[in-house]
Amino acid sequence: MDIKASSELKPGVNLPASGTVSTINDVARLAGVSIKTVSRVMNNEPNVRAETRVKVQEAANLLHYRPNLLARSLAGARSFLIGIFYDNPNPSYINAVQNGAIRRCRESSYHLLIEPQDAHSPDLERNIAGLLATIRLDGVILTPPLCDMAVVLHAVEAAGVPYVRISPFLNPGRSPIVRMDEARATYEMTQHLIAMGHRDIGFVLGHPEHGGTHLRYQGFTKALSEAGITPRPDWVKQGFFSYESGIEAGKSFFADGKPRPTAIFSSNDYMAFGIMGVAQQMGIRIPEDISICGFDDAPGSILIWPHVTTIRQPVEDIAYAAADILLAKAEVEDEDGTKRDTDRMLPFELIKRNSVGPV
Amino acid sequence: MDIKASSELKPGVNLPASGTVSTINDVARLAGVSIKTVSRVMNNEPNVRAETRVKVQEAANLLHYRPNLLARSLAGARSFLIGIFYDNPNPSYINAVQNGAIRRCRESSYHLLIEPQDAHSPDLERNIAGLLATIRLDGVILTPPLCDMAVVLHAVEAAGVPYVRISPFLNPGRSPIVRMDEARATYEMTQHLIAMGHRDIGFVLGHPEHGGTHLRYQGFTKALSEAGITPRPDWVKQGFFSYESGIEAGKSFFADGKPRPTAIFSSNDYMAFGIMGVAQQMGIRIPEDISICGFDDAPGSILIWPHVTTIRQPVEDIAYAAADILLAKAEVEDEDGTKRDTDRMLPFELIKRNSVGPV
DNA sequence: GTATGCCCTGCCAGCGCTGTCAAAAAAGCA
DNA sequence: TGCTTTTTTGACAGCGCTGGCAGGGCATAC
Repeated sequence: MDIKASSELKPGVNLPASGTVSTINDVARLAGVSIKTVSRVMNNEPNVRAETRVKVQEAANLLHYRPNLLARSLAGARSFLIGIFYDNPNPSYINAVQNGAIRRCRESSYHLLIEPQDAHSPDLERNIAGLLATIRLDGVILTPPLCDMAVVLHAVEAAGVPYVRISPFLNPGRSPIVRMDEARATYEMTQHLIAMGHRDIGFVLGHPEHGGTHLRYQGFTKALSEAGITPRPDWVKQGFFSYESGIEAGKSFFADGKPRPTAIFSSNDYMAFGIMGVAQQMGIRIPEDISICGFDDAPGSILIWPHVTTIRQPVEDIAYAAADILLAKAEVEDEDGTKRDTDRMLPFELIKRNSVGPV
Repeated sequence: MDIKASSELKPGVNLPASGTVSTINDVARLAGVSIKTVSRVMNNEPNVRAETRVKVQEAANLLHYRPNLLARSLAGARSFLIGIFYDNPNPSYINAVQNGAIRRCRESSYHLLIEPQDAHSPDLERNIAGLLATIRLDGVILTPPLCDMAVVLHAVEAAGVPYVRISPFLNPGRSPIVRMDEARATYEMTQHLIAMGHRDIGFVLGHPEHGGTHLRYQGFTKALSEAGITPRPDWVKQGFFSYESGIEAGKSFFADGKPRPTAIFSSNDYMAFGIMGVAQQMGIRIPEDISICGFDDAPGSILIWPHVTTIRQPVEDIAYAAADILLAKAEVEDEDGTKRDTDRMLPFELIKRNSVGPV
């Protein structure tokens, strides 16, 4: 076979049939160097002569060589795999997290293993420990609610696997964290309502065991008190982030004869959908009779009419940042950059649509 | 350390500190057998004396031994990894597919690698080929639209990796397939509309390049003609599966002065949402003035009011079945079961909610 | 008694690659 | 030029496990 490459590759070596997997050995032989040198080139290690590097790369291209991930993992210190653990019923959230993490993984030729877990399983800790013993992951991303569970943190720490938590509520400082300023988001949204002339504002709380719930309420009350408005306790309803609990809250707000607020801030979009459904059936117009806003920018918020004014979390970017922290571990830390990496806060976006109007 | 186990384990072997990973070697030493015997026990291979088996299992438990997946993969023929390729913007669909596949994977201690791909990338084939060369997957699941792309099939076949396609449109018989009877689903839904007294029924087509589009329309026309109804061509609108195209279709149906159908069958839920939004804004009541049904049972279909009558695809079960075909490969084929595995058809569910009513 | 076969077990090689270390080549220096 | 230092390269030993095989023990058959 005639090889036209510029450098002098070893002749007489068979080129691969289509679909054949070539090994580092094949490349070494073609390039006329040792396996180790090929390894160096493939890993971008220094101390390889430029000329040699080119020769090896040509051979690798010719053979369509791709290093075997398994073998690399076994021999080396890295597995080129990171995992993401979650127990979250919200597909669009999970999807965004996965996409963000994968985007970062691809930049470093890493792969993502998804590991949904049952947060209520008594075997949770054992499952995670077993998994981490079976596959030596280079890092793990933890999302709510797992990121706030002691057994989960313990299992991951015991395995000695680096991890990053997304939007955790408990144990700040225990690990690197990526999140969004939820309190500030509700604060600004509340200011927006006030700017539209609303002073009678109701609030629907999220699930009490979920960290975001408290932060979101904090921002709400802060904006209120800064505007000199005293919140009415009977206009703060307990919800659980579900559509159904939104319906309950809506019924409670719109019960006959009771005075009702001119705006309702729902701690997430699903509950807002529920409230809006109740309003619609009772002939209460949105936003003419009442303004309603949500949180999360769930996919449904532009499906429903009117479209819902809400807060968009940059979920994908958050996950990207989480993966970035994990994968950048080996890189040099710049003088003042160390701190930044342990707690990244990403910006939110207030999305004004049609469900909020002036008083 | 005092070992109380019933069988005579070798004394004097250090038990592991918490968080330590023990290897097959440790187990072999503790149990007083060779590495190979431990391997046999861990893989449930025959020809191990019951007594020996127990001894090994005790040692493994004591040491919290978990076989190293990477090493197993490298030495053996299997990687214990399957992959799923997709390019689908619908998070709830992807989530369901992932969950179904993972459920089956866990039954065989397999893991799932997710690989979103850009169907329009010119590098698609190269990306897939490279990926499959890097990680030797034991199987691959392909979802629409990738499962109908020649370059994708070619890349997977060239790598010699077994694959299963979910709901493909093209090339039946080229690989095992799992799907749902979409034509039958629209057929039955149409019959349902007819049973409610509707004879003037509009239809919104899906994206012309998507396989399901044609099948769904087939079922619709079949039911119509069986009922002696001639469909009006001007009541069949082209849509593209998007919310926006639903809005367009709705505007077209509800244009002033034109006669309109008493029911509209939308090829998916998102378009139905769009149609319903238009109706709502024009004061057309659902289902009193017009009935509307969709397809897919998208999460939004119970968020919107009225809730949408639709078809539920057992997406998770379909993915479970796809993974099952891949993982069951090594198992014996029963006398007549071979054929069954190459094309599994799962049942759909017609979900009657409030968006469809009698004429 | 010896031969035949089966069951159980262990030895050895090696999967494809990286880490370590030493040797060889090149470069720097007096 | 001859020496030291640095850069570049390769030999070798595994990573933890499985596949192939051979060997030992034991039961059955002749």
